[in-house]
Amino acid sequence: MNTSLLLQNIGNHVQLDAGEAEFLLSLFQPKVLKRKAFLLRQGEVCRSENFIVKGCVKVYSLDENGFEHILMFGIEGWWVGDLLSFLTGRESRYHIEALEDTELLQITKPDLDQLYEQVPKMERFFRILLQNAFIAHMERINQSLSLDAAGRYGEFIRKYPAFGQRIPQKQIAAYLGITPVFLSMLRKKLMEG
Amino acid sequence: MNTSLLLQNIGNHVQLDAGEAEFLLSLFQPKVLKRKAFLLRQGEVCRSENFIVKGCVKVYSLDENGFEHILMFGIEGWWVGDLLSFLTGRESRYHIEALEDTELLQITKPDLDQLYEQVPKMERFFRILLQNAFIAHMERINQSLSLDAAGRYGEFIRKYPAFGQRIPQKQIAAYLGITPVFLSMLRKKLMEG
DNA sequence: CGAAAAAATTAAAGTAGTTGAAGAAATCAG
DNA sequence: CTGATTTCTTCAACTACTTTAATTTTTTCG
Repeated sequence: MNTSLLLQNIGNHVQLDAGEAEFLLSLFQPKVLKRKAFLLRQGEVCRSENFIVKGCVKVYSLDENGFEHILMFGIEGWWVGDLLSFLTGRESRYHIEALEDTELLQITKPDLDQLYEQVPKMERFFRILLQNAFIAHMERINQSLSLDAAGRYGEFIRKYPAFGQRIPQKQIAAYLGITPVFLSMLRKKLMEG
Repeated sequence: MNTSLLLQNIGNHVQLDAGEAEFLLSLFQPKVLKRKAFLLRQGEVCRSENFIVKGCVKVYSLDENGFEHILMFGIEGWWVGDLLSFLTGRESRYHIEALEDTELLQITKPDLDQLYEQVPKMERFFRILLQNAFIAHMERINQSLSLDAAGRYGEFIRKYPAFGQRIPQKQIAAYLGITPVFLSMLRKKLMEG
């Protein structure tokens, strides 16, 4: 599997020498998911942090009525997982499912801990990753409080233009917290207006 | 100002010896806020991370119509700030305002960096803090997608029973993303039903 | 390719939550 | 303690969004 995207992603934040990079790569396992296959299911423990090399996934919960609520999408160059479950060993409340055929690089918790020991810089890398994720989530909460559905859709398209093409509207609706029917109406208005 | 709560808070996650604790405390400055005073205003840069020793604050944005949207409350033992602004030096989009007379312990970015250098354990402490905040925000996004207003209010009261007594309903409504009028109606139904 | 399944559109009726306005209750500051 | 201000409640009209259901369009995969 192509590991250069992972090294590039890490290189954006910390500098690794050749030996460190080699050691790091030795701790990651490749994993391939067919479309609609699960990386994680509600009730399982999340045993790895996952870097997406190719493809697209969704992280979502299912409510008691079977409705899907999407917490995040992930594409090439993104990290996905359920951090709470990964860190605590508790059962996850989320599903992670491939929307396209997907290739991942996975690291388990013991291996990540070993990585922190041997390459302390990596602790910094994951802290930065976490900071960015935290900030993005804070911004999403702010938007869910201050924007109506049309505004949230506009921001989504502005921020992730690629997703508009790539991800079915139904899934975008499940991310925005509205029905596919209403999203279709919003889009019609946008086209006309 | 009473610093034992801060040491206890840190001690929950990492062990400091007496010298480290003393050094750490030397980097924190006390700050007192009267009710309705601002710790941070939209447009300013957030220069400190802030530990609440006593009192209560809200972190919120104001939209173009002047409506308040509350991202979080903070009480004794919590940390507040605008991480994005603090880390990047960019202008904050949030206000932080005291809901009661409040006492804080503040650390600036240069001092925090120095702390990381001299007491590397503290890097771990703030990573854990960040992880917990990230997980809490993820859960809040999930709730905003999957629960209606009554459900969100129920979860809020269940999770933060103290806040129900301490914080005006109007502010709780601004946290839940509903109007005070509608919250009042929900509460009436809960009493009756 | 072609049949089957999934996703998108449209319309009409229904509901959760908002708005505005007015009075009552609680809280604040001097 | 007291007047002024803010908050809470109630009601009725309104709107953003949902639900159901039928039709069309697109995508999937054998």
